[in-house]
Amino acid sequence: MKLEREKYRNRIELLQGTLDMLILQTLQWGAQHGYGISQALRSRSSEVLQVETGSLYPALHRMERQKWIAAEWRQTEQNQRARFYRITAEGRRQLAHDRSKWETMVAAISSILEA
Amino acid sequence: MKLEREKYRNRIELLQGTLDMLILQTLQWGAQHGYGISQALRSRSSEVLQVETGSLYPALHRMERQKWIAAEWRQTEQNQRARFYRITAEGRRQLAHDRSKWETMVAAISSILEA
DNA sequence: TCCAGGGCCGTAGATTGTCTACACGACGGC
DNA sequence: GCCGTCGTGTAGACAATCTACGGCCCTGGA
Repeated sequence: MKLEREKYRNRIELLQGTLDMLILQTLQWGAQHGYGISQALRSRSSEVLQVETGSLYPALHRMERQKWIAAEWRQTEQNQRARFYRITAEGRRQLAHDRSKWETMVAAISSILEA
Repeated sequence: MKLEREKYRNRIELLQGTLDMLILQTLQWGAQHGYGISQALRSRSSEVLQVETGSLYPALHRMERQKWIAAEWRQTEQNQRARFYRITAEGRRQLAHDRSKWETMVAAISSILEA
């Protein structure tokens, strides 16, 4: 599947490495399924954070393997089958870690940009 | 060259996509060579931003190809041959673009983290 | 009745930027 | 002469993201 170079010009909508943190934070507000997570991120960020399914689902599976989140099949309000995720204790630890690393990073970069 | 998984655990010191912006910003303060850029980033960020040579030089070459920076061999104060880079007009445009994208991104992520 | 659109999950492969790990030369001080 | 620091560079591993698909279920309207 050979793709045009041009199509990849505007890649990286999300700053690499922040997706896990954003998902964990979303799950802090309550259990949610993948589609719901992406909707929540999108609306709460005024449409800025648009997570593609090719990023989202692999991330969820990765995080489930790492036991940061736990999953369960349930019905949605629309009466559809969906995989609901909730954050685990380990996930909360990870979230705290990610947040502090993020703060450090933003502070460091700001110190360059505002010098 | 098969490497141990463990060694890659703590990767991504830099948020992916920010390196170009940081280099351009550094060059705004005056022409500088690669080694100097990495020292500047490191010291101005209180040792947080540590750019590896394997990231730095490819980035510089990339940016030179894109004409965001221009290069010239000169002597350092230590009387060593070094490749000095300066930012171009196009580079300044790119920097402005990167900065605004960065601000948008940080604001969006903050809106999630602080909700 | 059926079909269009939205909700919902998923994977394959391309691409890129980062990292680790190495090699090399020049210079200055001991 | 040798070692530490200055300074440039490359090869290959790796992970996260994207594009581009495919597929199922449900509901409402033609």
